[in-house]
Amino acid sequence: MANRLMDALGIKGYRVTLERSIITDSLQKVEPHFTAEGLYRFLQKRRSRVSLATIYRTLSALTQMRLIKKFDFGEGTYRYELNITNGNKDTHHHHLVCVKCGKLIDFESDFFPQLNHLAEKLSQEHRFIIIDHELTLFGYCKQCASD
Amino acid sequence: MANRLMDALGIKGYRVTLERSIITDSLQKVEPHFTAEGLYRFLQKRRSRVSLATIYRTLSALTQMRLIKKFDFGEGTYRYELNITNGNKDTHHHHLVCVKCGKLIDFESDFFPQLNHLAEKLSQEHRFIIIDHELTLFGYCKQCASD
DNA sequence: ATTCTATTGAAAATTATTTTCAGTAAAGGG
DNA sequence: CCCTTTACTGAAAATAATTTTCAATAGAAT
Repeated sequence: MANRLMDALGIKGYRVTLERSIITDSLQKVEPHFTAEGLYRFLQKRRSRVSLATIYRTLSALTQMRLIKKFDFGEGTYRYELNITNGNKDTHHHHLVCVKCGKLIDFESDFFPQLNHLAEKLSQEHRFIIIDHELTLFGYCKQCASD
Repeated sequence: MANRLMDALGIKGYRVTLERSIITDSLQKVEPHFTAEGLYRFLQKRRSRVSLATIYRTLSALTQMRLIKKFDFGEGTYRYELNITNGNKDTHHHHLVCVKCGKLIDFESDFFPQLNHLAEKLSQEHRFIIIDHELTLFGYCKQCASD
């Protein structure tokens, strides 16, 4: 029951270990915006025990390969998200963050034509090969707006 | 020779201290994407000595007031930028980051009509009051693309 | 099976940032 | 202008997420 993330690690030359399989399997099941610590607790409750060090190491490898994304929403710890297309459904999305309570909302945008155009322009102008992007909007959520 | 940032702090009820004046004055002169540590060293070389603790405290206040912006470009430390309009010139811009060497390029985009439209849509949909946004593109710079 | 070496867990280290605390200095009333 | 109040500062200690070290283990290849 190999999974796509594990396959990708294998292709990159990483060894296929039990710990990495546990971690990559769990990424589909844990909360969508998870922290290293949160994943650690999730695994403790369920399958097996994987050390935090190994979790950090695996998340780091997956991040470098761009299979997951690492975000800083100002909480003092990073949150991670899967960055793979799920079947034929593109999981690409952006974030709306409440600057007061930290509430996080995902949104999709139909923005990509413009972004692609922008990426192309910048590509030429600065000789950059653009591979990804992030858009984050900040504001006050319904709750926090009332004061 | 009060400056706008100091004025803003004063209005918010912060005391007008020598240290805060030194810091807010220097933000116009230090490198545009500065770190707390970098600002500290900048001040050591020039005017006066302000402690790192005070620098962190002041940057934190300015960030909360949205007079500066705090970015995580994956270096293990934050970078800050002024977030005020400079005369009649809007300093708003976005970032292009090399995922390999960390090279950072600012760019402006003529993107805002679409962004405003998006913001409005999300505002209604999620009852958010949107006050700011960040767009970051990731890729490989000219140097790093060759391998 | 054996060898080689990447990987793991536990503990120690790292390091940016925050907090503590005693001394200092704004701000405002008299 | 002096006095009182209390926010502010610097230095040092604390915090806490993440990384590294290191000895033991287990993939992978021959």
